[in-house]
Amino acid sequence: MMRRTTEVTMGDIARMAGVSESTVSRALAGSSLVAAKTRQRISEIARNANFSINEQARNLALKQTRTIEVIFPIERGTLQQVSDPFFVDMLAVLTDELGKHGYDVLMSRSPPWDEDRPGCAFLGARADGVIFVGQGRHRSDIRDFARKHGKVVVWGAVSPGDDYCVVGSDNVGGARMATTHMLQLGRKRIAFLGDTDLPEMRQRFEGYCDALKAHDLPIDESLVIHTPFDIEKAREVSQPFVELFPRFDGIFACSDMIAIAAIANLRQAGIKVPEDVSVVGFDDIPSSAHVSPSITTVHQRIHRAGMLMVERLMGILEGGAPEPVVIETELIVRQSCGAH
Amino acid sequence: MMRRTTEVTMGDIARMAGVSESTVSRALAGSSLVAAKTRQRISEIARNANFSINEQARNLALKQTRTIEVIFPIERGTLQQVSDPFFVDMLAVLTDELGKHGYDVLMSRSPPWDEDRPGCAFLGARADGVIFVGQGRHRSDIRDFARKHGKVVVWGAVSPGDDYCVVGSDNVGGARMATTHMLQLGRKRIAFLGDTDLPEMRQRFEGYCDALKAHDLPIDESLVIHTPFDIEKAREVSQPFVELFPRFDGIFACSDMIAIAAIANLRQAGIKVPEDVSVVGFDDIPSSAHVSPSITTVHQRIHRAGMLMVERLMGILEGGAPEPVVIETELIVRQSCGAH
DNA sequence: TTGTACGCGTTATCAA
DNA sequence: TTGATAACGCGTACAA
Repeated sequence: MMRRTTEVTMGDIARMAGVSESTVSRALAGSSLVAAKTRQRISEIARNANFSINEQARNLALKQTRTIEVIFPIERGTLQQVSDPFFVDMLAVLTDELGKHGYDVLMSRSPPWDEDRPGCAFLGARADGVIFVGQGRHRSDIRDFARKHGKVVVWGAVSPGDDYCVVGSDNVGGARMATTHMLQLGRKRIAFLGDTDLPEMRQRFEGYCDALKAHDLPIDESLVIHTPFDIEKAREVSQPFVELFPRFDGIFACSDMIAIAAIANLRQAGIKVPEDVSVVGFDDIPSSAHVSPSITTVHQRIHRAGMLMVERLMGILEGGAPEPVVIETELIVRQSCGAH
Repeated sequence: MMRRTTEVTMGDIARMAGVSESTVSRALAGSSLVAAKTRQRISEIARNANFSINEQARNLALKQTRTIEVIFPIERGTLQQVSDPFFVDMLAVLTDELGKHGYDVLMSRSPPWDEDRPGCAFLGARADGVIFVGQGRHRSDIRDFARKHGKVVVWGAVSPGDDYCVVGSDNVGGARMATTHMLQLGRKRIAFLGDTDLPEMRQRFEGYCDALKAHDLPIDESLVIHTPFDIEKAREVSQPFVELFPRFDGIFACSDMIAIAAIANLRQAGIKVPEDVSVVGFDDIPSSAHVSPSITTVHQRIHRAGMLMVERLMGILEGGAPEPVVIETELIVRQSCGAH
């Protein structure tokens, strides 16, 4: 992985082995053009000389990078707050899956469109493709970028009009299940906690509305609370909301983090979950099974998602134009809804 | 970031501007050797032609990569379980800080020593330096690697004998504070939950022992429970442990995740936290403030840690040999210990 | 089966 | 102030 201070090159190996560089190149690539015996000898010498190929030079010659840029459009400065375990899991899957295809992962937090690189103001060719993990507030930027550069796969809300490849959970269906579940438990006045400016959350809001409509219930705007993703702020925002009790008897939270924050505030106000209020979250982060009360939530199939994204990106790199995918979600019933 | 299908090169720009490639190169690098007027004109042309420099070729010529490899020695296949928010935060800080110095981050889960790369079996020179986020069970591997390649900074347990640069929290001090705190609250029989095979956890165990000794209390081996990091397994392991109650009245958990798992098991068994048992965790993950009861824990200064690691790595790249750092920890008192 | 010669896109050295 | 020319380390037609 690392450059040694005194780099040994193919030329060195060639000299040691008394052959040409080309032969070394072929031998190390496992080409059948080179005699098995020669190949073995060269491999041996290379190993002993502690030779490691210079990927940079190799890639330059091959006109490839064997690298995929993974971009998490996470707001800057929100350390200790964006800590959604979702990201680690996704990153782990992507790293593994891309690795299987021989690709490295280049991390990025600054999207390609803010061109404030040090030195020169131009974009560099550092990756063969890009994966955006989340569209956030940058939907149109991403669309422009995708149009321009092609090799892009995006995690997020899948919409009919997308002209680039998006992979995402069935947010609408998941939210509908969650809300319907509480309605079936007899809850009537269900609040929505989330940030409807984000497309993914917008879809969850739609599912929430669907469920209410299907039960002939009106949407009470005063129970739709614009709650940020970040757990600290979520707690702040849901603080005054709690005082609306008993105007609500159920909460659909757009994420488990928000659910955890809301429950903390409810308990502090002496309101019992799930006795007084049912709560359902979204994501199924590990903690959600282990906090008390454990959280009923909508499970996102992250592993499958990561695999599909990589599979699709590979398809694009091979010249295909894979279809977007909506991944089904699943309701995990635990304690916070009061079903048990 | 991405390679365009038809790449425009410096040669193209040179031709358009009617100058040589060298001049273009200098102009774009902002060299004062080139006439201000020429430089302006070339910049203009490059911008219009939508030119982006090929970092690969540039780096090859410069004999650098402007990339740091960040390795998370996370066990494979432990998806949905390693989801420690700690990692996201650390990754975010590292990405930002390295970015400030003009470095990209290359993610990795497979350490350099398992040489099972596809294609050829040799390591590639892909990065100017390596940051290991955690030593895990690979301490000797890391030491070998560091000796061989030099440009390495490691996050983890700082020990006197280290011959490479380690940055880590004051695990001993943190654990001592945590344990002492419970002792001062009148707890006498404090259990330890953690994996003492990992050097970081080993240090926390030492701090735990220190505190007990300082209070003339013996170390009850039956209350030292080998608990894995992973929250699912932590819950399994701490299940039978709970039955030992009332042989213990306090728990020092090596991580907040373990603390959360243990509290869930205690509650399920009808044991109250903090009334019956005090619990203190480690890490101060965001959830720990928002679960109920909120968790008293030892805060790790992740932001500072990331900054220091990058600062030190930069020092090494410039030929220095920076000292290891131990970062002080802080006890955050919340509900689970029973102080309030 | 192996070697020669050139190209990948950029930077650096030396002249001019 | 600018322009040839030679690296940088490797892959690959083409020739041998």
